Amino acid sequence: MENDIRVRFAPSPTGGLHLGGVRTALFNYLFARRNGGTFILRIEDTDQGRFVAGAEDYILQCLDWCGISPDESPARPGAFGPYRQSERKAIYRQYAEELVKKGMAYYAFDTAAALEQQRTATPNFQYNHDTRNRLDNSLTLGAAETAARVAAGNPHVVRLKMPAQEIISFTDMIRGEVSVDSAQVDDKVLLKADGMPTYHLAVVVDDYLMKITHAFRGEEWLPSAPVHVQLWKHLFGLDKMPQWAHLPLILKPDGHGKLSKRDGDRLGFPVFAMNWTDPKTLETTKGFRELGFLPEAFVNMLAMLGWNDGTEQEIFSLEELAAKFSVERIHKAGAKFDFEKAKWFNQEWIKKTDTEALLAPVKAILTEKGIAVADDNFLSTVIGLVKDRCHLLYDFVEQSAYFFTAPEHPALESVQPKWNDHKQQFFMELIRQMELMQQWDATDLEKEFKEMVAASQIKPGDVLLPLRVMLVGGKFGAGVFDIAAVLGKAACIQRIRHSLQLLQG
RNA sequence: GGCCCGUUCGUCUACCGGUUAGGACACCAGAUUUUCAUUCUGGUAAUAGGGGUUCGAUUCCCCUACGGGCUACCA
Repeated sequence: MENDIRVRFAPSPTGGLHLGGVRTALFNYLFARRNGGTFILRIEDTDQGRFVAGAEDYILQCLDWCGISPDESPARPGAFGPYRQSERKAIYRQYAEELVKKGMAYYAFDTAAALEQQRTATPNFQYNHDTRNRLDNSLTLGAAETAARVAAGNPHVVRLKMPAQEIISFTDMIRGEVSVDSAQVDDKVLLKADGMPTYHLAVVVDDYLMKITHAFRGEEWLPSAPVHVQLWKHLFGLDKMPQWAHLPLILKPDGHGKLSKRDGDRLGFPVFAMNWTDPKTLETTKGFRELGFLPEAFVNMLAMLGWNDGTEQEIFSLEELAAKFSVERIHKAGAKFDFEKAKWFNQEWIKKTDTEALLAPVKAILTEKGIAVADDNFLSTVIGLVKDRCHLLYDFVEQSAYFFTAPEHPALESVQPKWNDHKQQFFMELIRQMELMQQWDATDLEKEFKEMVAASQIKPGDVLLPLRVMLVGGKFGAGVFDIAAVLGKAACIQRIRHSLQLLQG
C-alpha cells in the first residue's frame, strides 16, 4: 500500500494538543490516507532544551482517540528515526556547519543584552543583511578572530545569511505562488548557543532525512517559509523540498485573533482534544473527550473547519473524509470556532452511532457518576430510548439515571397544588389495573391508561404529567409509556405508591 | 511601523463570468410530542467599498478599508 508520499506531523509538546494542532494532524493524516502515503509523527519533546515528560504519551493518546494514529512514530519507528527531537540533537550541528562552510551562514557572538540594546536604540532593529556588517559576528571579525573565539569557547549562535536582494518564492498547495523579498527577512538563528537547533533548522533537516514529500502546517509559519526555502536551496536542493500547505488558522469565536488555550476557560468550552495539564502551572484544562464528545464528531467538526467536499454533506466518517479529501478544497481564510456547531456535530453522531457502539462509553460515564449498570441489555434498551435527546455523552446521565434509581424526591411541587382526592383515587385505581395486566408493553399501557382516563372524566393532561413526575422524578425524559414499559411493572407501581404517600403526607 | 496572507448571512460555508446568491449552526414562528428533547414546516439574515476588464461580475485585475499572521538564541 505504501508509495513514496510521506507526510509528517511534528507537534511541540509545550502547549498540549489544541484544536489547531489536531486539525493539522488530521489534514496530514487525511492527505496520507487519500494518497496511499505514510503518516509520520515526529515529536518535539523538549522545551528550550528541557525534556517535557508525558508530552509524547499525551499526543499519541490524542491521535489514537481521534483514530488518526501515525504509521511511524517514536513508539512505532520506521526506517528514518529517531523520531524524538531530543534524540536527534547531534544531527543538526553538522548541517549548520556545512552552511557556514558554504558561506550561507555565519557565527554570531552578540549577547542577548547587546541585541536588546540594539533593539531599544533602533525601533525596528533586525539582524539582517544591513546590520550584520556592524555586529559581532564571523563576518566582521574575520577568520582568525572567529576561530580564536570559538576555540576559547565563547558562546555563539549560527545565523542564516539571507541574501540582500532576492525574491524568494515557492508554491503553496493552498495559496499558490507566494513570494517574499529576502531583504525583508532577518538572519534567523539556526543553532542556538546551547547547541540546540531552532525550529527552522530542525524542520528542514528532519524533513529531508525523513524523506517528507508534503508538509502541512499552520498559516503562522507562512512568513518564515522563505527561511526554510533558503535552507533547502543550499543544503539539499529545491527539487527535494516538500510541497508546502499552510493551513488557515482557527480563530477565537468572539473578538479577534488566533484561538488560544486560555479562550477555553474564558468562554467555557474545551480547546484540547483531551484533558491537558500544563506542565508549568499544573493547571488542568478539560478536553473534548472528557466533556463527552465522540471522537468521530470531534474529527468531523475539525475537518469541516476549513474544508468541505463541495456538496451539502456535513456529516462524514473518518473513512469518508480520507476518501474524499482534497487539498484544492481547503480554505484560505481563517475560521472562527463555534462551540454550538461542535455540539451539533456530536448530537448528530450520537444519533448516528449504533446503540451497541454507544454501550461502552455510556456505561463508563454512568459508572463514573455512581450509577451501577448490572445488565447491558437493559442499558441498551435505555440508550435506544434516550439517545436522540443527548448532545453530549454526559447527557446520558440525566436522561437515563431514573431508569436505574427510583427518584427519592420527585419534583411534585408542580403537581401538589392541583392535587385532589379525585386524582388520588385515579392513581390508586391505576395501580390496581397495572397489577392485573398480563402484557406489559408501552402500547397496552397507553391503551389501559387512556381508557381509565375516559372513564374517570379527568382530563388526560391532569394525570399524565403527575405520572411522569412519579416515574421520572421531573418534567423531562422520553415518552411516559415507553419509560413505564422499560421500568417494569413492579418498579412502576412502587414509584407511584411512593409519590402517592408523599402527596398525602 | 514593515512584510506576508486573507475578506459571501451573526458563525461555518456553496456557487471556480450569466443562480430568485444555496446549505448548515444559531435565532424566530408554527406543527408534532398533553413534559423536555427529537422530528417536520416556514421565516429573518450575506457577496467590505471604489475603480477597471467584459454583453454580463460574488467570481478576473487594481486601489482602499478591514481582519489575521509574522516581525525572539518560542514554536
